[in-house]
Amino acid sequence: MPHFWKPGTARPGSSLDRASEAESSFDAGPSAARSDAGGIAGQRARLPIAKQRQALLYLVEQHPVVVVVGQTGSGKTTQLPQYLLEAGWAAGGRQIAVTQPRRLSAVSVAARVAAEVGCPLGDEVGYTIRFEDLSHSTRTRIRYCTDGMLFRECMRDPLLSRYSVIMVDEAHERGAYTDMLLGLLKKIRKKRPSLRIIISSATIDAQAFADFFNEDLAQPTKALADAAGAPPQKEAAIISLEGRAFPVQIAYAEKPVDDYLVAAIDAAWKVHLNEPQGDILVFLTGRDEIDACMQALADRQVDLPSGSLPLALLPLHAGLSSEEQAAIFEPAPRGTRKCLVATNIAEASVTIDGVKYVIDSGFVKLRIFNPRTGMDALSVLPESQASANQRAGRAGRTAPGKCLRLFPEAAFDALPLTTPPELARSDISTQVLQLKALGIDNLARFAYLPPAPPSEMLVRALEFLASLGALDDWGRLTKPLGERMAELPVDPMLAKVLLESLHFRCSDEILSIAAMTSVSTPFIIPDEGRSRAGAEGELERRKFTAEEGDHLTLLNVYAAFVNSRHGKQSAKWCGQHRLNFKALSRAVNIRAQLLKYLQRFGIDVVSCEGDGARLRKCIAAGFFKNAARVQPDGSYRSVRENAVLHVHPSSVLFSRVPPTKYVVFHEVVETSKRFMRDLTVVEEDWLTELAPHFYVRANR
DNA sequence: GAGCACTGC
Repeated sequence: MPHFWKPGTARPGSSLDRASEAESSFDAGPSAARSDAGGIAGQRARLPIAKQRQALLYLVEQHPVVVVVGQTGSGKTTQLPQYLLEAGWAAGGRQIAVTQPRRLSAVSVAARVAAEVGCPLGDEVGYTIRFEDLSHSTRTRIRYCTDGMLFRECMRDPLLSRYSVIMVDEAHERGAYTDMLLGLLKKIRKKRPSLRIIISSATIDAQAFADFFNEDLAQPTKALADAAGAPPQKEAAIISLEGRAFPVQIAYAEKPVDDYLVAAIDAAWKVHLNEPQGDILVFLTGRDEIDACMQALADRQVDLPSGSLPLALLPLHAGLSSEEQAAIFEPAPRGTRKCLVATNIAEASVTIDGVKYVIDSGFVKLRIFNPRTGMDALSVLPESQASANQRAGRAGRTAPGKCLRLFPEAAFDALPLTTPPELARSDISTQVLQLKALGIDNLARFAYLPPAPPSEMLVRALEFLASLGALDDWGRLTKPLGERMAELPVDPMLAKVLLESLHFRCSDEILSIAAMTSVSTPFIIPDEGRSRAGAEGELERRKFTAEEGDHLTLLNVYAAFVNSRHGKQSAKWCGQHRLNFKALSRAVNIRAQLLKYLQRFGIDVVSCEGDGARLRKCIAAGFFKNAARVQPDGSYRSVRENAVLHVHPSSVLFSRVPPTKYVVFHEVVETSKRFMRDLTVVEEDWLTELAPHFYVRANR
């Protein structure tokens, strides 16, 4: 039986060996195979963290910035902060902060380290995330937090003065908050030379992070050190740690595939039939593809060759219920092989042990700015080399593994090295507003990690924020509107709606709507698409439908949920009405938080008493940018950019003729068509009345 | 008539 992979050639840390004679049963014909250790480059000496303890502490002592390259399992996140603690870096009331890009990792890592240190969680070791602060203001020495939380902390304490060391973990993911935090840290460091900054990164970006801080650290001190004949001491240092990764053999398709979904199905099936035991992980881009792939594999199992085990097929994406998520981590039922079909969630957010085979479509769905519509949209794009290596590494967590890439090797070499950072690829209005609130006036000169946001995006964000009234003609934050908008933990358009609810006298309802649009859809979409369960869900949804659109429908859902609340009964009530209990509970939480902000701003909670027009006008006051006009054929055109748009099938306005010609919407999703999500019917006059500058300028 | 990568405040 031919194999995808040339067996027995993989070595940890080896260079990329070619094994051109490898055969393949993959459709595209024989594939070129090569081995590497799951994308782990081996150009530096790598040692386990415990053996490098002294070196790490020495580097932190000597260098204001240390970049730590450590694979999964190297212990950087859990061990390094403890070494710093033991070495006295948190003495004298100072704290060590460790940022994480996700809430879940902040909590779970903090819990683990607290157990290792031997203290109750929230005492010497604690965490701070939105809605949850398990830390003590004086006793906590190591604080794990989300990067967004630490960024917010800069608004209250611009020098982050309570921290002696700040470790920015998973910086290679290049989230917007991570990048902005690093830019701020570069500034803070100049005013607080004693502050130590540790950045944890993947191999490929380590030098870029070091260079970023070296730009202004190095020159003067380096010249001095050179003149004195001493080695430069002040530059950012890089250190690599040994991880616990196993080698992963990589195979490629010989030719480009016509359809990566079909190719993924074939590849998964052939792995199952031909390869020894070990779980399979397939990377696709979205829920639809996952469902299609699982269906196709289930169909093939109908005539499973004798002697082959059945496949236990499991989906993995963010929209799963808690029970479905738990199933992912269970070992495969006896006598079956587990096959996970996942989105990018399995690349960084969720790790599953036991995977031995990875099938990588080579594509990813990314939020990216579309100049045609003037807004962000989700689009399917080729992944980066860094992504491909990370995905391959998922096969080598517990044993040597294999990865099949559904594209030719030459195509891999043509992929971008890394995924563009969030700040450089998307609308940056929110970030611009927050940086302005931190007193950063010249945003073109902010220290962005390269690649910086394109200047057109900066201009666009500034213009838009001015049209919302958050910035004045000189680009300064307005008082109090702009300041308050920056403070609210929602995007600027929604922040404007919340603050305008004072004038429209509808803050009670707007708070609920804002909370609901901040969580994922409350309506449960069953896996079986258009099955009976789907039809039932549709019937349930209609009970909440408001003629005026999705925002008022969401308000109906929220109100019904709150009225239904009798302790544990509300979960049952959600089940009966096919609503997502977790999403609604989160909305209750968010509403309470937003309410506190409004109260602090002196905005009373006032109900519109059923006056829907007032509510819709208030929504339009923030979302006027996202306005569209209906066309005779039932499609829409955006008012400002004149781009073709369609009503999303999840909208209550889908297949419905709106009573007026205009709608505003929350966001765009680009799949088979360009869809608007979360729509509200508005009057044409409102747009020019509420946003005269924005629309007058556009129509001329 | 047809469907929402992933975070985060």
